[in-house]
Amino acid sequence: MTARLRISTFSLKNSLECGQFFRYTKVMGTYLVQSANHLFSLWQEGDVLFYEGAEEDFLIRFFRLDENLDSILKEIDRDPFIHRAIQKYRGMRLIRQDPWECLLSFLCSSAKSIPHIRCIIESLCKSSGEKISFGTYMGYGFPEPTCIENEVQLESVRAGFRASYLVTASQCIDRNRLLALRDLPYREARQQLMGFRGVGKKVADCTLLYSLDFLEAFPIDTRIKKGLEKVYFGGRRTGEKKMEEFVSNHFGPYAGYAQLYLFHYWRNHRF
DNA sequence: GCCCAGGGCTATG
DNA sequence: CATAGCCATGGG
Repeated sequence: MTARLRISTFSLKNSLECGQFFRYTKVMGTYLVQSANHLFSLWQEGDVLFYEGAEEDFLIRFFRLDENLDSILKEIDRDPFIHRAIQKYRGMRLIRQDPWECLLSFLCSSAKSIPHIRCIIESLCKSSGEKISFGTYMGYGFPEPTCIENEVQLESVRAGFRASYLVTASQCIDRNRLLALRDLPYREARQQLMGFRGVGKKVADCTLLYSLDFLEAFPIDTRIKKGLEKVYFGGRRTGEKKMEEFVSNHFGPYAGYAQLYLFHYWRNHRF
């Protein structure tokens, strides 16, 4: 029943709890994870991952375990600030999420704290998702586009002004359309996403980085913005245009991993 | 009652 | 381009 997988340079805890992914719960060191219509549990002891309810291939894809993280971290380790974050959280990996779930999750994220985003997404699944279970666990799958029909249906979600974004997205986007974006250049894929209501640069970049394999995407939210200004721009207020240019030149094609580490570090330690 | 929270839209310099 | 006010909602 319980399968195991030996891995190196991986922290299950930090990968799940760093704010990139929302549908997990922790019970006595075991994580119950829900993604799209998957429901599985797992825990980590040293370099061994124990899991139930999922296939090995899926986990390797989901947690990007076939990616050489050490060489990526070596490439983005360009200054003392990122160096400290890497030292502290080495093993934290990007999660390859389902693109539809990822897009809608971050459509819910604007001007909300991370715990509350998780609440909204959970009630979204409860209101519109399918019941799923494995063993004694039960939960709700993430609603497919056709399952979200109107705002009335979402009343219990209490999503505020974000509710209309969710409905319009459900009307004109499907998973395959999102997956097709992977074949486009980064800038072009981002522009396409930004064509949808409620999707600006930040939400687009989160979707591209966390679900569509664009590792150069570097989502700039309020926290990252303040952090960048403080440590890389001498405390001066800086426009997003300059910031995008800087992180692209400074961190290179794996800038998204730098964002993951800086965000988590600045969330847990004041700067 | 006030402020803030992984933003985006719209109207303005 | 860069900024300001507004958009619902909940928690401190």
